[in-house]
Amino acid sequence: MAKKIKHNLFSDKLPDTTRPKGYSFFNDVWDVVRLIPKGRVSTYGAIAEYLSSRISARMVGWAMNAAHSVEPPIPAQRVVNRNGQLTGRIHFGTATRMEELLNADGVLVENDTIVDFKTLFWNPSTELEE
DNA sequence: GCATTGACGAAGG
DNA sequence: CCCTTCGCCAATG
Repeated sequence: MAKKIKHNLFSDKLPDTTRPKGYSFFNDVWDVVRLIPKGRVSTYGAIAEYLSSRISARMVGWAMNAAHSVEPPIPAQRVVNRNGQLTGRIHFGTATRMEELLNADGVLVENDTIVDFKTLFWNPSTELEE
């Protein structure tokens, strides 16, 4: 797998174990996203808060941007902004792709917003509590 | 190396 | 309640 990482992160599709130490936050984010149960959704901010140290919500967004090229796939459709809006749908190839994936999860979307978002919200800080 | 740009979010006005 | 500002920090020009 893999070629050595030349730059900091963004080594493309490298599996977790091949990344250099100290630059693991993409993988940390991905790990958390993989833990989001089907039918539930989380937010950039909540994930950043859960991984608190040195990660901001923006960086979670960056991690999602890079998530499309990794295996196994990341259920990035389950990450929305704090209002339950599908702000990342632009990055899913087609305009409706993210919504379709959510529908497949059993999650309804209306006007680019998760229906019943408050109930479906999955917060790693409380759900993954030791 | 400085300036701008975000799949963000909180705070202030 | 809407709009702006600011913190966040890697990536890009």
